[in-house]
Amino acid sequence: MPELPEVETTRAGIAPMITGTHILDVVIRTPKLRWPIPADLAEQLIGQTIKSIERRAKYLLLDMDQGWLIIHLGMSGSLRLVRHGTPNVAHEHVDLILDNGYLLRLRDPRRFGAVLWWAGDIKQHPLLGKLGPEPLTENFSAESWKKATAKQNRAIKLALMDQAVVVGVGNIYANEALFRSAILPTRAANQLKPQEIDRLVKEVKQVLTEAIAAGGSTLRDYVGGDGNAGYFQQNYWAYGRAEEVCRRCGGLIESIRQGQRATFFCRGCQR
DNA sequence: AGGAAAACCTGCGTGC
DNA sequence: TGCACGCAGGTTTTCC
Repeated sequence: MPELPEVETTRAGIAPMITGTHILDVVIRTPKLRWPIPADLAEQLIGQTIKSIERRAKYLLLDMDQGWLIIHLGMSGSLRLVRHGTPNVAHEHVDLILDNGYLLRLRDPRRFGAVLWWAGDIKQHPLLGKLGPEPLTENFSAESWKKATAKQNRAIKLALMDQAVVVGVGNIYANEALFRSAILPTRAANQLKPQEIDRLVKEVKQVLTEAIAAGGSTLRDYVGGDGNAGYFQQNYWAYGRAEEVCRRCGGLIESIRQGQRATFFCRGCQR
């Protein structure tokens, strides 16, 4: 689920319910995520107020009285608000029990996600230090792209997914942005014409904005209920469509592997 | 020093 | 039906 649109949709979905609440308790069922959950997390968090919830790249950042709770959803993570006492099922590793009758529950089958505590200035955190510009701000531009990729002859799709070049773009939206930009994913990153760079920057912003507006690729339901399949998947031009007919030109969508990830493209539409 | 591959996990679909 | 295999929305760490 989680590329930038899904993380942002999660943030916006839970923000109204958690902002201003206090942590009553913390339940850790599985401390072993990508890194161990700090053993003293409950001790650290109990009694603190969640002042706000922010996002940087694909990280969710809960601004607390004494520091920041950092949550990453990895490949399979999701967060949902359920009422106190709701029985947990498999892979629901962490609960933050809030003082409004709800608890914030992290589910993550593959456990590539992370829950970390940071008592200092969030900008100093090592995980956030090497991140590139946010794609939906003016910090991500043709200029920032040129500067980051000027010496890179690796494939453009790899550069697009590199969080040091631009954050938030994962495999789905990299494929989609390149299709929309009419650029082959195998082109060298530093060989794009100025016109193509402009197009790519524009289409990255566009596809992410559309996906957020659609509630990401999962439904905008973070309170109770089930996590249903989402809306944006209907709009894929390339991702997951190997051997299917191109919706634009009628040719066949091809698939290859780049950097151990699946790439989808249309040879007729992308150059 | 840059770039590719391995590593961390579980679940699901496919094919024998 | 069972089992082996490949693949999945990410990113740090390790290896050339």
